[in-house]
Amino acid sequence: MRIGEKPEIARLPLFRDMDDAMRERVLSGSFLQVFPPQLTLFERGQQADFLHVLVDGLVELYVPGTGRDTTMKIVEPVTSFILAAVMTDLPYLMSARTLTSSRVLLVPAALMREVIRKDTALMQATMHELALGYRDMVRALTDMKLRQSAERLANHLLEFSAQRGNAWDFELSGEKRVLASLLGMTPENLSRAFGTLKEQGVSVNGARVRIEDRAALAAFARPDPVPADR
Amino acid sequence: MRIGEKPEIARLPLFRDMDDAMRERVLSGSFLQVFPPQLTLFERGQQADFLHVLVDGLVELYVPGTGRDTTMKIVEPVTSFILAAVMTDLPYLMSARTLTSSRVLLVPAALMREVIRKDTALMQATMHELALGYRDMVRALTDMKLRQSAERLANHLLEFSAQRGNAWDFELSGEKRVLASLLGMTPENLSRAFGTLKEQGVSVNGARVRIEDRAALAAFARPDPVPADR
DNA sequence: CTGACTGTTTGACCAAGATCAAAAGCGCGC
DNA sequence: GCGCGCTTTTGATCTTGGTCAAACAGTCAG
Repeated sequence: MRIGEKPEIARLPLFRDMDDAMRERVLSGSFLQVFPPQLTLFERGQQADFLHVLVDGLVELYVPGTGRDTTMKIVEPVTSFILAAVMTDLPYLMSARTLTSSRVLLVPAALMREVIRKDTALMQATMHELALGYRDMVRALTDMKLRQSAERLANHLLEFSAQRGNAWDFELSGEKRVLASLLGMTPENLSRAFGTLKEQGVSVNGARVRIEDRAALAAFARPDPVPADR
Repeated sequence: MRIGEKPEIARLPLFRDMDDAMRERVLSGSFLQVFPPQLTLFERGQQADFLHVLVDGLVELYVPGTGRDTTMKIVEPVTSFILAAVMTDLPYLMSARTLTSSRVLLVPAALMREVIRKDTALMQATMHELALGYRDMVRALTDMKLRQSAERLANHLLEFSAQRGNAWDFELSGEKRVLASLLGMTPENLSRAFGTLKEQGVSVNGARVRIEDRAALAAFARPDPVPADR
Protein backbone atom coordinates (compact mmCIF):
# COMPACT_ATOMS: atom_id res chain seq x y z
CA MET A 1 0.00 0.00 0.00
CA ARG A 2 0.93 3.64 -0.48
CA ILE A 3 2.55 5.61 2.28
CA GLY A 4 0.09 8.49 2.11
CA GLU A 5 -2.74 7.25 4.32
CA LYS A 6 -0.67 5.36 6.84
CA PRO A 7 -0.76 8.09 9.49
CA GLU A 8 -4.56 8.28 9.62
CA ILE A 9 -4.85 4.50 9.65
CA ALA A 10 -2.26 4.24 12.40
CA ARG A 11 -4.33 6.71 14.39
CA LEU A 12 -7.36 4.40 14.38
CA PRO A 13 -8.25 3.15 17.89
CA LEU A 14 -7.99 -0.37 16.53
CA PHE A 15 -4.37 -0.01 15.39
CA ARG A 16 -3.18 2.86 17.57
CA ASP A 17 -1.64 0.97 20.48
CA MET A 18 -0.14 -1.97 18.70
CA ASP A 19 3.54 -2.68 18.17
CA ASP A 20 4.95 -0.59 15.32
CA ALA A 21 6.62 -3.50 13.60
CA MET A 22 3.42 -5.53 13.81
CA ARG A 23 1.42 -2.67 12.38
CA GLU A 24 3.87 -2.41 9.53
CA ARG A 25 3.44 -6.12 8.91
CA VAL A 26 -0.34 -5.77 8.78
CA LEU A 27 -0.26 -2.76 6.51
CA SER A 28 2.30 -4.16 4.12
CA GLY A 29 0.16 -7.27 3.72
CA SER A 30 -2.96 -5.22 2.93
CA PHE A 31 -4.32 -3.55 -0.17
CA LEU A 32 -5.69 -0.07 -0.54
CA GLN A 33 -8.31 -0.08 -3.22
CA VAL A 34 -10.65 2.46 -4.80
CA PHE A 35 -14.22 1.45 -5.56
CA PRO A 36 -16.84 3.27 -7.62
CA PRO A 37 -20.25 4.20 -6.10
CA GLN A 38 -22.93 1.53 -5.72
CA LEU A 39 -20.48 -1.33 -5.83
CA THR A 40 -21.06 -4.38 -3.66
CA LEU A 41 -17.96 -5.05 -1.56
CA PHE A 42 -19.16 -8.34 -0.14
CA GLU A 43 -22.36 -10.22 0.48
CA ARG A 44 -24.02 -11.82 3.44
CA GLY A 45 -23.17 -15.49 3.65
CA GLN A 46 -19.67 -15.20 2.18
CA GLN A 47 -16.74 -16.32 4.23
CA ALA A 48 -15.09 -13.26 5.77
CA ASP A 49 -11.94 -12.82 3.71
CA PHE A 50 -10.92 -9.25 4.58
CA LEU A 51 -11.16 -6.81 7.42
CA HIS A 52 -12.26 -3.58 5.77
CA VAL A 53 -11.17 -0.08 6.77
CA LEU A 54 -12.98 2.76 5.07
CA VAL A 55 -10.36 5.45 4.43
CA ASP A 56 -12.43 7.75 2.29
CA GLY A 57 -15.99 7.79 0.96
CA LEU A 58 -19.18 6.27 2.35
CA VAL A 59 -20.22 2.64 2.78
CA GLU A 60 -23.56 1.07 3.62
CA LEU A 61 -23.90 -2.15 5.59
CA TYR A 62 -27.24 -3.77 4.86
CA VAL A 63 -29.12 -7.03 5.07
CA PRO A 64 -30.96 -8.17 1.97
CA GLY A 65 -34.44 -9.33 2.90
CA THR A 66 -37.29 -10.71 0.84
CA GLY A 67 -38.15 -7.72 -1.29
CA ARG A 68 -36.71 -4.86 0.78
CA ASP A 69 -33.16 -4.56 2.05
CA THR A 70 -32.58 -2.99 5.43
CA THR A 71 -29.67 -0.69 6.20
CA MET A 72 -27.80 -1.63 9.36
CA LYS A 73 -25.14 1.04 9.45
CA ILE A 74 -23.66 3.85 7.43
CA VAL A 75 -19.88 3.72 7.72
CA GLU A 76 -17.97 6.99 7.60
CA PRO A 77 -14.20 7.34 7.31
CA VAL A 78 -11.94 6.43 9.01
CA THR A 79 -13.55 3.29 10.46
CA SER A 80 -13.01 -0.43 10.32
CA PHE A 81 -15.97 -2.67 9.68
CA ILE A 82 -17.05 -6.33 9.96
CA LEU A 83 -14.53 -7.07 12.67
CA ALA A 84 -16.78 -9.70 14.26
CA ALA A 85 -17.03 -11.88 11.16
CA VAL A 86 -13.25 -11.66 10.62
CA MET A 87 -12.45 -12.46 14.22
CA THR A 88 -14.69 -15.48 14.46
CA ASP A 89 -13.96 -16.65 10.90
CA LEU A 90 -17.68 -16.95 10.30
CA PRO A 91 -19.71 -15.88 7.24
CA TYR A 92 -20.70 -12.22 6.97
CA LEU A 93 -24.13 -11.43 8.40
CA MET A 94 -24.36 -8.22 6.40
CA SER A 95 -23.61 -7.15 2.87
CA ALA A 96 -21.71 -3.96 2.08
CA ARG A 97 -21.88 -1.53 -0.80
CA THR A 98 -20.25 1.80 -1.51
CA LEU A 99 -22.59 4.79 -1.54
CA THR A 100 -20.02 7.14 -3.01
CA SER A 101 -16.64 6.47 -4.59
CA SER A 102 -14.58 5.06 -1.72
CA ARG A 103 -11.08 4.09 -0.76
CA VAL A 104 -10.95 0.94 1.34
CA LEU A 105 -8.05 -0.78 3.02
CA LEU A 106 -8.40 -4.54 2.72
CA VAL A 107 -6.62 -6.49 5.45
CA PRO A 108 -6.57 -10.25 4.79
CA ALA A 109 -8.61 -11.90 7.54
CA ALA A 110 -6.06 -14.64 8.13
CA LEU A 111 -3.28 -12.06 8.55
CA MET A 112 -5.42 -10.10 10.94
CA ARG A 113 -6.18 -13.15 13.06
CA GLU A 114 -2.54 -14.17 13.08
CA VAL A 115 -1.27 -10.78 14.23
CA ILE A 116 -4.02 -10.46 16.83
CA ARG A 117 -2.79 -13.67 18.43
CA LYS A 118 0.71 -12.22 18.76
CA ASP A 119 0.05 -8.60 19.62
CA THR A 120 -1.76 -8.19 22.92
CA ALA A 121 -2.39 -4.49 22.42
CA LEU A 122 -4.15 -5.20 19.13
CA MET A 123 -6.17 -7.95 20.77
CA GLN A 124 -7.21 -5.62 23.51
CA ALA A 125 -8.18 -2.92 21.01
CA THR A 126 -10.16 -5.47 19.00
CA MET A 127 -11.96 -6.59 22.13
CA HIS A 128 -12.79 -3.01 22.98
CA GLU A 129 -14.02 -2.29 19.48
CA LEU A 130 -16.26 -5.36 19.53
CA ALA A 131 -17.68 -4.37 22.91
CA LEU A 132 -18.55 -0.91 21.61
CA GLY A 133 -20.07 -2.43 18.50
CA TYR A 134 -22.20 -4.68 20.66
CA ARG A 135 -23.40 -1.71 22.66
CA ASP A 136 -24.26 0.17 19.47
CA MET A 137 -26.41 -2.74 18.43
CA VAL A 138 -28.14 -2.92 21.80
CA ARG A 139 -29.04 0.74 21.42
CA ALA A 140 -30.26 0.28 17.87
CA LEU A 141 -32.45 -2.63 18.87
CA THR A 142 -34.07 -0.89 21.83
CA ASP A 143 -34.56 2.17 19.64
CA MET A 144 -36.41 0.02 17.16
CA LYS A 145 -38.44 -1.77 19.81
CA LEU A 146 -39.59 1.09 21.90
CA ARG A 147 -39.56 4.31 19.97
CA GLN A 148 -41.79 5.28 17.10
CA SER A 149 -40.58 6.55 13.79
CA ALA A 150 -40.55 10.32 14.37
CA GLU A 151 -38.79 9.80 17.69
CA ARG A 152 -36.16 7.65 16.04
CA LEU A 153 -35.54 10.37 13.51
CA ALA A 154 -35.33 13.04 16.23
CA ASN A 155 -32.79 10.95 18.10
CA HIS A 156 -30.78 10.31 15.01
CA LEU A 157 -30.61 14.01 14.22
CA LEU A 158 -29.47 14.82 17.75
CA GLU A 159 -26.77 12.16 17.64
CA PHE A 160 -25.65 13.14 14.18
CA SER A 161 -25.42 16.74 15.30
CA ALA A 162 -23.43 15.69 18.37
CA GLN A 163 -20.98 13.83 16.13
CA ARG A 164 -20.51 17.04 14.16
CA GLY A 165 -19.56 19.03 17.26
CA ASN A 166 -23.15 19.93 18.14
CA ALA A 167 -23.66 21.77 14.89
CA TRP A 168 -27.24 23.03 14.72
CA ASP A 169 -27.07 23.15 10.95
CA PHE A 170 -25.63 20.33 8.84
CA GLU A 171 -25.89 18.21 5.70
CA LEU A 172 -27.22 14.68 5.79
CA SER A 173 -24.74 12.27 4.27
CA GLY A 174 -26.19 9.97 1.65
CA GLU A 175 -29.68 9.70 0.26
CA LYS A 176 -32.82 10.00 2.33
CA ARG A 177 -34.01 6.56 1.24
CA VAL A 178 -30.93 5.07 2.90
CA LEU A 179 -31.55 7.08 6.04
CA ALA A 180 -35.14 5.85 6.02
CA SER A 181 -33.99 2.26 5.80
CA LEU A 182 -31.44 2.79 8.57
CA LEU A 183 -34.19 4.13 10.80
CA GLY A 184 -36.48 1.25 9.91
CA MET A 185 -39.12 3.09 7.91
CA THR A 186 -40.12 3.78 4.33
CA PRO A 187 -38.94 6.91 2.48
CA GLU A 188 -42.53 8.15 2.45
CA ASN A 189 -42.70 7.86 6.18
CA LEU A 190 -39.36 9.57 6.69
CA SER A 191 -40.76 12.52 4.80
CA ARG A 192 -43.77 12.63 7.09
CA ALA A 193 -41.53 12.24 10.13
CA PHE A 194 -39.59 15.34 9.06
CA GLY A 195 -42.97 17.03 8.78
CA THR A 196 -43.73 16.09 12.38
CA LEU A 197 -40.38 17.45 13.55
CA LYS A 198 -41.03 20.79 11.88
CA GLU A 199 -43.32 21.47 14.85
CA GLN A 200 -40.30 20.85 17.12
CA GLY A 201 -38.19 23.44 15.31
CA VAL A 202 -36.46 21.31 12.69
CA SER A 203 -36.29 22.72 9.18
CA VAL A 204 -35.17 20.72 6.16
CA ASN A 205 -34.13 21.87 2.75
CA GLY A 206 -32.89 19.03 0.60
CA ALA A 207 -30.04 17.45 2.54
CA ARG A 208 -29.59 20.52 4.74
CA VAL A 209 -31.08 20.21 8.23
CA ARG A 210 -31.34 22.96 10.79
CA ILE A 211 -32.17 22.39 14.42
CA GLU A 212 -33.78 25.60 15.60
CA ASP A 213 -34.67 24.50 19.10
CA ARG A 214 -32.41 21.80 20.48
CA ALA A 215 -34.29 21.60 23.80
CA ALA A 216 -37.67 21.11 22.14
CA LEU A 217 -36.25 18.41 19.89
CA ALA A 218 -34.62 16.62 22.83
CA ALA A 219 -37.89 16.75 24.77
CA PHE A 220 -39.67 15.16 21.83
CA ALA A 221 -36.95 12.54 21.26
CA ARG A 222 -36.73 11.38 24.90
CA PRO A 223 -33.04 10.55 24.39
CA ASP A 224 -31.29 7.60 25.93
CA PRO A 225 -30.44 8.28 29.60
CA VAL A 226 -27.11 6.49 29.21
CA PRO A 227 -24.87 8.75 27.12
CA ALA A 228 -23.32 7.48 23.88
CA ASP A 229 -20.02 5.62 24.17
CA ARG A 230 -18.14 7.37 21.37
CA MET B 1 -17.08 -19.59 46.54
CA ARG B 2 -18.01 -23.21 47.06
CA ILE B 3 -16.24 -25.98 45.24
CA GLY B 4 -19.41 -27.58 43.87
CA GLU B 5 -20.03 -25.59 40.71
CA LYS B 6 -16.45 -25.00 39.73
CA PRO B 7 -16.36 -27.73 37.08
CA GLU B 8 -19.32 -26.39 35.13
CA ILE B 9 -18.00 -22.84 35.36
CA ALA B 10 -14.56 -23.95 34.24
CA ARG B 11 -16.22 -25.59 31.24
CA LEU B 12 -17.64 -22.26 30.05
CA PRO B 13 -16.14 -21.15 26.71
CA LEU B 14 -15.17 -17.91 28.41
CA PHE B 15 -13.06 -19.58 31.11
CA ARG B 16 -12.25 -22.89 29.47
CA ASP B 17 -8.89 -22.13 27.88
CA MET B 18 -7.38 -19.86 30.48
CA ASP B 19 -4.50 -20.61 32.77
CA ASP B 20 -5.61 -22.77 35.72
CA ALA B 21 -3.94 -20.58 38.34
CA MET B 22 -5.53 -17.49 36.84
CA ARG B 23 -8.94 -19.13 36.79
CA GLU B 24 -8.49 -20.05 40.42
CA ARG B 25 -7.63 -16.44 41.15
CA VAL B 26 -10.79 -15.21 39.41
CA LEU B 27 -13.02 -17.74 41.11
CA SER B 28 -11.60 -17.23 44.56
CA GLY B 29 -12.23 -13.49 44.22
CA SER B 30 -15.86 -14.03 43.19
CA PHE B 31 -19.09 -14.67 45.06
CA LEU B 32 -21.71 -17.23 44.31
CA GLN B 33 -25.05 -15.87 45.39
CA VAL B 34 -28.64 -17.08 45.36
CA PHE B 35 -31.39 -14.64 44.41
CA PRO B 36 -35.16 -15.02 44.75
CA PRO B 37 -37.44 -14.66 41.71
CA GLN B 38 -38.27 -11.20 40.37
CA LEU B 39 -35.27 -9.57 41.96
CA THR B 40 -33.45 -6.81 40.11
CA LEU B 41 -29.75 -7.68 39.85
CA PHE B 42 -28.67 -4.34 38.39
CA GLU B 43 -30.12 -1.42 36.51
CA ARG B 44 -29.33 0.38 33.33
CA GLY B 45 -27.09 3.35 33.95
CA GLN B 46 -25.21 1.83 36.87
CA GLN B 47 -21.49 1.47 36.62
CA ALA B 48 -20.68 -2.15 35.74
CA ASP B 49 -19.39 -3.60 39.00
CA PHE B 50 -19.63 -7.34 38.36
CA LEU B 51 -19.44 -9.76 35.51
CA HIS B 52 -22.38 -12.11 36.06
CA VAL B 53 -22.46 -15.81 35.34
CA LEU B 54 -25.82 -17.50 35.63
CA VAL B 55 -25.19 -20.92 37.16
CA ASP B 56 -28.76 -21.94 37.78
CA GLY B 57 -32.18 -20.39 37.22
CA LEU B 58 -33.39 -17.89 34.62
CA VAL B 59 -32.52 -14.22 34.16
CA GLU B 60 -34.09 -11.55 31.97
CA LEU B 61 -32.10 -8.70 30.46
CA TYR B 62 -34.40 -5.79 29.65
CA VAL B 63 -34.45 -2.09 28.93
CA PRO B 64 -36.93 0.01 30.88
CA GLY B 65 -38.72 2.38 28.52
CA THR B 66 -41.37 5.00 29.11
CA GLY B 67 -44.26 2.83 30.22
CA ARG B 68 -43.30 -0.55 28.78
CA ASP B 69 -40.02 -2.38 29.35
CA THR B 70 -38.60 -4.41 26.53
CA THR B 71 -36.89 -7.75 27.00
CA MET B 72 -33.56 -7.99 25.24
CA LYS B 73 -32.50 -11.50 26.16
CA ILE B 74 -33.46 -14.43 28.31
CA VAL B 75 -30.32 -15.88 29.88
CA GLU B 76 -30.20 -19.59 30.54
CA PRO B 77 -27.54 -21.40 32.58
CA VAL B 78 -24.61 -21.68 32.29
CA THR B 79 -23.91 -18.34 30.60
CA SER B 80 -22.04 -15.14 31.40
CA PHE B 81 -23.78 -11.85 30.77
CA ILE B 82 -23.02 -8.13 30.39
CA LEU B 83 -19.44 -8.79 29.32
CA ALA B 84 -19.36 -5.64 27.16
CA ALA B 85 -20.15 -3.22 29.98
CA VAL B 86 -17.57 -4.90 32.24
CA MET B 87 -14.89 -4.89 29.58
CA THR B 88 -15.30 -1.25 28.63
CA ASP B 89 -15.97 -0.08 32.18
CA LEU B 90 -19.05 1.74 30.95
CA PRO B 91 -22.53 1.92 32.53
CA TYR B 92 -24.92 -0.99 31.89
CA LEU B 93 -27.20 -0.47 28.91
CA MET B 94 -29.62 -3.07 30.19
CA SER B 95 -31.18 -3.96 33.51
CA ALA B 96 -31.36 -7.54 34.77
CA ARG B 97 -33.87 -9.37 36.91
CA THR B 98 -34.28 -12.98 37.93
CA LEU B 99 -37.31 -14.74 36.53
CA THR B 100 -36.96 -17.75 38.79
CA SER B 101 -34.82 -18.34 41.85
CA SER B 102 -31.27 -18.19 40.52
CA ARG B 103 -27.67 -18.80 41.47
CA VAL B 104 -25.31 -16.24 40.04
CA LEU B 105 -21.55 -16.03 40.17
CA LEU B 106 -20.46 -12.44 40.67
CA VAL B 107 -16.98 -11.68 39.37
CA PRO B 108 -15.75 -8.23 40.37
CA ALA B 109 -15.34 -6.19 37.18
CA ALA B 110 -11.96 -4.79 38.20
CA LEU B 111 -10.64 -8.28 38.89
CA MET B 112 -11.94 -9.48 35.56
CA ARG B 113 -10.29 -6.63 33.69
CA GLU B 114 -7.03 -7.19 35.53
CA VAL B 115 -6.87 -10.89 34.78
CA ILE B 116 -7.87 -10.36 31.16
CA ARG B 117 -4.86 -8.12 30.71
CA LYS B 118 -2.56 -10.88 31.96
CA ASP B 119 -4.12 -13.98 30.49
CA THR B 120 -4.10 -14.00 26.70
CA ALA B 121 -6.32 -17.05 26.42
CA LEU B 122 -8.98 -15.34 28.52
CA MET B 123 -8.67 -12.21 26.43
CA GLN B 124 -9.11 -14.21 23.29
CA ALA B 125 -12.14 -16.00 24.70
CA THR B 126 -13.63 -12.67 25.77
CA MET B 127 -13.06 -11.28 22.30
CA HIS B 128 -14.74 -14.28 20.77
CA GLU B 129 -17.67 -14.05 23.15
CA LEU B 130 -18.17 -10.37 22.36
CA ALA B 131 -18.03 -11.05 18.64
CA LEU B 132 -20.73 -13.72 18.96
CA GLY B 133 -22.81 -11.37 21.10
CA TYR B 134 -22.51 -8.72 18.44
CA ARG B 135 -23.68 -11.14 15.79
CA ASP B 136 -26.64 -12.17 17.95
CA MET B 137 -27.66 -8.54 18.15
CA VAL B 138 -27.31 -8.05 14.40
CA ARG B 139 -29.66 -10.97 13.91
CA ALA B 140 -32.15 -9.67 16.45
CA LEU B 141 -32.19 -6.24 14.85
CA THR B 142 -32.73 -7.51 11.31
CA ASP B 143 -35.42 -9.83 12.65
CA MET B 144 -37.17 -6.85 14.15
CA LYS B 145 -36.75 -4.70 11.07
CA LEU B 146 -37.82 -7.04 8.37
CA ARG B 147 -40.01 -9.75 9.74
CA GLN B 148 -43.51 -9.41 11.08
CA SER B 149 -44.68 -10.72 14.40
CA ALA B 150 -45.91 -14.20 13.49
CA GLU B 151 -42.74 -14.80 11.48
CA ARG B 152 -40.61 -13.75 14.41
CA LEU B 153 -42.45 -16.21 16.61
CA ALA B 154 -42.08 -18.99 14.03
CA ASN B 155 -38.35 -18.34 13.85
CA HIS B 156 -37.99 -18.26 17.57
CA LEU B 157 -39.74 -21.59 17.93
CA LEU B 158 -37.49 -23.16 15.30
CA GLU B 159 -34.36 -21.85 16.99
CA PHE B 160 -35.56 -22.83 20.42
CA SER B 161 -36.31 -26.31 19.16
CA ALA B 162 -32.85 -26.49 17.55
CA GLN B 163 -31.27 -25.57 20.88
CA ARG B 164 -33.16 -28.46 22.44
CA GLY B 165 -31.74 -30.96 19.98
CA ASN B 166 -34.47 -30.41 17.39
CA ALA B 167 -37.18 -31.52 19.78
CA TRP B 168 -40.55 -31.19 18.07
CA ASP B 169 -42.28 -30.98 21.44
CA PHE B 170 -41.02 -28.79 24.26
CA GLU B 171 -41.84 -26.42 27.14
CA LEU B 172 -41.39 -22.68 26.81
CA SER B 173 -39.20 -21.34 29.57
CA GLY B 174 -40.64 -18.37 31.44
CA GLU B 175 -43.93 -16.57 31.03
CA LYS B 176 -45.51 -15.80 27.69
CA ARG B 177 -45.57 -12.09 28.44
CA VAL B 178 -41.75 -12.13 28.63
CA LEU B 179 -41.56 -14.05 25.38
CA ALA B 180 -43.88 -11.48 23.82
CA SER B 181 -41.64 -8.65 24.96
CA LEU B 182 -38.55 -10.46 23.70
CA LEU B 183 -40.16 -10.80 20.29
CA GLY B 184 -41.22 -7.17 20.32
CA MET B 185 -44.97 -7.57 20.61
CA THR B 186 -47.74 -7.42 23.20
CA PRO B 187 -48.97 -10.54 25.00
CA GLU B 188 -52.30 -10.19 23.19
CA ASN B 189 -50.53 -10.26 19.88
CA LEU B 190 -48.36 -13.21 20.83
CA SER B 191 -51.56 -15.11 21.48
CA ARG B 192 -52.85 -14.23 18.03
CA ALA B 193 -49.47 -15.11 16.49
CA PHE B 194 -49.76 -18.60 18.00
CA GLY B 195 -53.20 -18.72 16.44
CA THR B 196 -51.70 -17.95 13.03
CA LEU B 197 -49.07 -20.67 13.45
CA LYS B 198 -51.74 -23.25 14.23
CA GLU B 199 -52.36 -23.26 10.47
CA GLN B 200 -48.67 -24.17 10.00
CA GLY B 201 -48.96 -27.16 12.28
CA VAL B 202 -48.01 -25.67 15.65
CA SER B 203 -50.12 -26.61 18.64
CA VAL B 204 -49.90 -24.95 22.02
CA ASN B 205 -51.18 -26.04 25.36
CA GLY B 206 -50.08 -23.77 28.16
CA ALA B 207 -46.30 -23.70 28.01
CA ARG B 208 -46.13 -26.89 25.94
CA VAL B 209 -45.50 -26.38 22.22
CA ARG B 210 -45.60 -29.04 19.56
CA ILE B 211 -44.27 -28.59 16.04
CA GLU B 212 -46.27 -30.95 13.89
CA ASP B 213 -44.83 -29.97 10.54
CA ARG B 214 -41.31 -28.59 10.70
CA ALA B 215 -41.10 -27.99 6.94
CA ALA B 216 -44.32 -25.98 6.85
CA LEU B 217 -43.20 -23.89 9.80
CA ALA B 218 -39.81 -23.23 8.20
CA ALA B 219 -41.47 -22.22 4.94
CA PHE B 220 -43.61 -19.74 6.84
CA ALA B 221 -40.71 -18.41 8.93
CA ARG B 222 -38.29 -17.83 6.02
CA PRO B 223 -35.36 -18.55 8.32
CA ASP B 224 -32.02 -16.76 8.14
CA PRO B 225 -29.89 -18.14 5.28
CA VAL B 226 -26.74 -17.81 7.42
CA PRO B 227 -26.90 -20.53 10.07
CA ALA B 228 -26.75 -19.67 13.78
CA ASP B 229 -23.28 -19.36 15.30
CA ARG B 230 -23.83 -21.39 18.45
C1' DC C 1 -63.74 -26.88 47.86
C1' DT C 2 -63.91 -22.16 47.13
C1' DG C 3 -62.60 -17.55 46.22
C1' DA C 4 -59.02 -14.31 45.03
C1' DC C 5 -55.23 -13.34 42.30
C1' DT C 6 -52.55 -13.57 38.25
C1' DG C 7 -51.67 -14.64 33.58
C1' DT C 8 -53.68 -15.74 29.08
C1' DT C 9 -56.99 -15.48 25.53
C1' DT C 10 -60.68 -13.34 22.77
C1' DG C 11 -63.15 -9.58 20.74
C1' DA C 12 -63.95 -4.76 19.25
C1' DC C 13 -61.75 -0.77 18.09
C1' DC C 14 -57.85 2.46 17.13
C1' DA C 15 -53.35 4.26 15.52
C1' DA C 16 -48.93 3.91 13.33
C1' DG C 17 -46.89 2.93 9.52
C1' DA C 18 -46.91 0.52 4.78
C1' DT C 19 -48.49 0.60 0.18
C1' DC C 20 -50.03 2.52 -4.06
C1' DA C 21 -50.43 6.32 -7.09
C1' DA C 22 -49.33 10.65 -8.72
C1' DA C 23 -47.18 15.15 -8.52
C1' DA C 24 -43.20 17.94 -7.67
C1' DG C 25 -38.13 18.78 -7.38
C1' DC C 26 -33.62 18.19 -8.81
C1' DG C 27 -29.43 16.99 -11.34
C1' DC C 28 -27.19 15.91 -15.33
C1' DG C 29 -26.19 15.18 -20.16
C1' DC C 30 -26.97 16.65 -24.62
C1' DG D 1 -31.63 25.65 -21.81
C1' DC D 2 -34.33 21.66 -22.23
C1' DG D 3 -35.83 17.33 -21.22
C1' DC D 4 -35.20 12.81 -19.16
C1' DG D 5 -34.71 10.04 -15.11
C1' DC D 6 -34.46 9.57 -10.41
C1' DT D 7 -35.49 10.97 -5.69
C1' DT D 8 -38.63 13.09 -2.66
C1' DT D 9 -43.01 14.61 -1.33
C1' DT D 10 -48.04 14.45 -0.90
C1' DG D 11 -52.44 12.25 -0.74
C1' DA D 12 -55.64 8.23 -0.25
C1' DT D 13 -56.23 3.80 1.38
C1' DC D 14 -55.03 -0.61 3.64
C1' DT D 15 -52.63 -3.71 6.97
C1' DT D 16 -50.43 -4.71 11.08
C1' DG D 17 -50.15 -4.47 15.51
C1' DG D 18 -51.50 -1.86 19.80
C1' DT D 19 -55.10 -0.65 23.22
C1' DC D 20 -58.98 -1.40 26.03
C1' DA D 21 -62.23 -4.41 28.06
C1' DA D 22 -63.99 -8.58 29.43
C1' DA D 23 -64.06 -13.59 29.71
C1' DC D 24 -61.40 -17.57 30.97
C1' DA D 25 -57.92 -20.66 33.15
C1' DG D 26 -54.66 -22.02 36.47
C1' DT D 27 -52.68 -21.66 41.24
C1' DC D 28 -52.67 -21.22 45.81
C1' DA D 29 -54.32 -19.96 50.53
C1' DG D 30 -57.76 -20.61 53.69
